[in-house]
Amino acid sequence: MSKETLHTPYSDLIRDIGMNIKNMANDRLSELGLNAQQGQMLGFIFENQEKGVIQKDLADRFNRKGATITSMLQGLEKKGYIKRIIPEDNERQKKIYLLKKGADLVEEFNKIFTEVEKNITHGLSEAESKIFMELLIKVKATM
Amino acid sequence: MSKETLHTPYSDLIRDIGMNIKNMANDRLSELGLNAQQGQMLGFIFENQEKGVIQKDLADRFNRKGATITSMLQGLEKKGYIKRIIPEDNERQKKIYLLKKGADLVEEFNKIFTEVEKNITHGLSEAESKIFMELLIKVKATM
DNA sequence: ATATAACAGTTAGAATTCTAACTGTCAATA
DNA sequence: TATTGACAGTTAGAATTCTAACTGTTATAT
Repeated sequence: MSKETLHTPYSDLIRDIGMNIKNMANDRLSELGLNAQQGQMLGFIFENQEKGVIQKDLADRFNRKGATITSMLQGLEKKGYIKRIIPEDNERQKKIYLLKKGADLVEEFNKIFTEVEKNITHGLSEAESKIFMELLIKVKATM
Repeated sequence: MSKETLHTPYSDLIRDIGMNIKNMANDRLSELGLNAQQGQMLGFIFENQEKGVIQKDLADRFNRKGATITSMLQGLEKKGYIKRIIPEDNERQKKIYLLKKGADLVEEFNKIFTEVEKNITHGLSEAESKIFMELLIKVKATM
């Protein structure tokens, strides 16, 4: 009876490393009462609110469906991190603005994400990190 | 006003590639009426059922909580892919067995997972693939 | 031998994300 | 200008996974 075992080392390694990254970030962010997804969203709004961020921009940037963004922003608004305002020139849209409570956290978030990022290549030399980056870019582009 | 943009290229690339892998697998598996998680679970049960797989083994293998495994297996049992039997020597446990309906699909699943796996390194040379693997292993071990 | 702790699994309820159907607004066209 | 289609966002309901509290079984220790 041929019972050939399934071997998918690349899939497994990438999934495991991805989980590690997510867990490291969430462990540290949970002290601030938010998760990684919410933290990145506040950061993006902070960086782009002068250009006028609408919900669709967030859906595109974070690869989430419109309904998901609605639900996330309703939560962030209820907790007082953001406000949503319908602009006069287009009543279909809602522009997103960070409130003080949200802005105060952004620096802290960014510090955490930067530290997690450093941790990924922590065990690699400069040269190895460079190669790793190049290979990741190539893999993403060709698969 | 210092508004330094957050740069996390490694985190982003790994997340994106991971999503790609998951989506490719799910797109193909959905034709069979199951998702990637369920497919891998049936495969693991198939390969190990002679050793006697219990739910805890699945929780460890797939990094899921016991409650999650309970819920997944209840679904697979209801659909007729598996059965769960309390062994005489330890009434706390439930051993998992694949039924014919499940076994019939395992070969198909494995083919899909193997093809997705190949796709990851599809754009890399033999030498690059080898280096990529080594770097992934190192990253996972040191982060 | 009895009490306590560890173990395996289940349930209830929450969080996150999805799809599909919907409302209202704006743009294109004929 | 009236219709039609595209667009932005929302809602309802489903799927997946989690935590916390629970039941019952087995192992350990006093």
